[in-house]
Amino acid sequence: MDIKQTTSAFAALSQTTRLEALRILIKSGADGMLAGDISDMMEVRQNTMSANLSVLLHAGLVRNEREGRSIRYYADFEGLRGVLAFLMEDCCGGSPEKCQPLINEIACAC
Amino acid sequence: MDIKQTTSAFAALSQTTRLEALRILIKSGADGMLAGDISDMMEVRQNTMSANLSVLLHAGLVRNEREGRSIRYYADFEGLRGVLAFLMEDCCGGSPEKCQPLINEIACAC
DNA sequence: TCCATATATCATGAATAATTGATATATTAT
DNA sequence: ATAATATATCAATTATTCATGATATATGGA
Repeated sequence: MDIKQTTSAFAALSQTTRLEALRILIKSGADGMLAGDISDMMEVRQNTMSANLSVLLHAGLVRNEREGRSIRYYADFEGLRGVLAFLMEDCCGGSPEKCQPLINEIACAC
Repeated sequence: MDIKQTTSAFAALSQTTRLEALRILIKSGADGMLAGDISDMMEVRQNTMSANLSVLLHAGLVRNEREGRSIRYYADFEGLRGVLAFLMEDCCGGSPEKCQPLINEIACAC
């Protein structure tokens, strides 16, 4: 993970349609969602959604997989992990006690 | 935390100078750093750095505090927590097992 | 008070990115 | 083979964002 990949990932998340799409895919987890179902659910035009999913894909935040005529998209948790790891690199050096609240929040109720 | 605040935070992180500045502040932890020292270290012009720090500030990712003639900036770990929480909301509903690697990465070596 | 230091703001031109209509590609069914 | 469905790509317009030079504000020292 380098600075270019990381800024491109954050740029991908800096726009409402894409952030919501990724949140939907994060909620969908391993089930993923079909591209068309995402655009229907979000009431976004087909080509706009396609372009935005493409940005998320190239940023390494989602994966996809053809399924008949449709294409199913999934959140890429591994890519997300890499981005956050780059951001938080060496955070503990300065102030270990600051990390815990962050961890707790991400941890949710697993 | 809402969608507007979150996209603005990610937009703030989508640019090299700002992402590196925040990474430096995350490493500095509770010590923070003076604005001028950040721009010197990064070899960025004073006004460019000021504008970029201002973006991070309004995005809720850093705090600042006057210190004589200088201004000291700190990473805002609470703001960061909120952004990540919004992104990961309900992630566990879909696929609990995906959360752990993310958590581990953020956790670093505290 | 006057000057130096530290940072912020303003205006502008250059580069990037976003949405859209139109069209292309890929898959499946008849 | 033709048509229908699902998604992607293209071209063009509009909108945002960035770095910069110039200048303003705030603090501390002489």
